[in-house]
Amino acid sequence: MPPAATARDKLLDAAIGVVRAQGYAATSVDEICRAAGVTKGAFFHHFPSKEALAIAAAARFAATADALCATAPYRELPDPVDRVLGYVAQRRDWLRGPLAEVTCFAGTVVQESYATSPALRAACEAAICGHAATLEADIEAAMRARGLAGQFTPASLARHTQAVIQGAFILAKATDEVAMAEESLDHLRRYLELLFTPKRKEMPA
Amino acid sequence: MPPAATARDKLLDAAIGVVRAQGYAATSVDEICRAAGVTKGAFFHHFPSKEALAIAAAARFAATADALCATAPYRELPDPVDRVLGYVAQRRDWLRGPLAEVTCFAGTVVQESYATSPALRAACEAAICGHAATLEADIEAAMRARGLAGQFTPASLARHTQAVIQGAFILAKATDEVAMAEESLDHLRRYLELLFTPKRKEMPA
DNA sequence: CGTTCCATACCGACCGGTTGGTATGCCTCC
DNA sequence: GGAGGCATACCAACCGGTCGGTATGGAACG
Repeated sequence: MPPAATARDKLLDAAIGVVRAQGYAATSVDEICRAAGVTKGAFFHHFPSKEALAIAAAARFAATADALCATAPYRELPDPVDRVLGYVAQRRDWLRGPLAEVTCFAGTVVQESYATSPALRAACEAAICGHAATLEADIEAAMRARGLAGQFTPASLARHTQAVIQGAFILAKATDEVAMAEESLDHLRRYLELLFTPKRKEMPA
Repeated sequence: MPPAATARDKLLDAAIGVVRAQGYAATSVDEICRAAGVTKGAFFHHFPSKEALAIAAAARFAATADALCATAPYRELPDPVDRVLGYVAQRRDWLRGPLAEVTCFAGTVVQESYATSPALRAACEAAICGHAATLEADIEAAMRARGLAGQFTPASLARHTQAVIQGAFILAKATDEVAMAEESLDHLRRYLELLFTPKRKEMPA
């Protein structure tokens, strides 16, 4: 994404960046304006409140993430199992760079707002669960292909992948080591492989 | 835990409760004092800053959680695999009650402080990774018992369980449904069963 | 074509209230 | 009597949000 032209987009991008690093409540409107190179007047011209900005930012963040996944190469793989594993591999690849640039805006914000701002909570739910839903068709096809129907729902496994990713971010933040997130994604990949590989060989003696 | 006697403990317990519901930055010192039934003077008598209170609260939270696990019945199971699965089952059982009373203080706080307060981040790391470490011996024994050595480290699987739990909390907060957390813990249990059951039967035709 | 008119985009000083933190003194219990 | 344990009163900085005002540009009208 090239630097956004309009003040509105600059504010959204700045908010996503700063909030991912500092959290929602700890980020002031002035700080977002400074990061966006825009005045406070412009802020409240485009958004009625800080909360409204956050809601719009969650939608923008989700749209960007969904678009990135929709055009990624793993989407072309013929086997749905490979597409599911390809998604996890892609998410693992994206773990390069500073922590604040790889973590999830919605996951960060919802922790601080779920009990105090229903609208913001709902926007974060839409971002996370909407993204999970883009996996559901592949998971369902993979389960059918491997005869796994009935053990659990495709939706629940799709949401579980998001839960693991969110949890991986927390471990990474706590340890200040992106490697901790990679570790968890490796376990997630192993889980999916065990699920979608109907029979494991005995270990060679 | 009975209502704490000293003002210091009342402040710690109140902080854990309020912060789990609202987040760290969004919770004011006055609010914590009100919840604890204590004045601001008492607060700054016992803690030099809000940050210091949070660090002490993280340690208290971790100590409580560790103690709860150390005395839980699943600890008496003879098979280390059963103890590992028992831990996950126990954590799933604890998911009853309001969201703010079952989630993790350290996981909530670290999201807002990892980049701005090194000391607080380290305290949350100690809480989460210290708790993970209590699982490590059982996981290592379980891996040895099932011939899984070398595929991954016991420490990484221990941390992964914590990541899944943290991620489950985020999904639950986003959807306002504790059931979403249960769902993820069920997938975690399935992963551990697949790992520690060396050979799966074919599905009956 | 020129002028009027109005909507949109944006500016930055300002406001009341809240924030984390301080200064000081009382009151109990050794 | 003095040393912790707490309450009251207070402060400067900062917060989200408001407000009067300006710049610009396109449509309407003559």
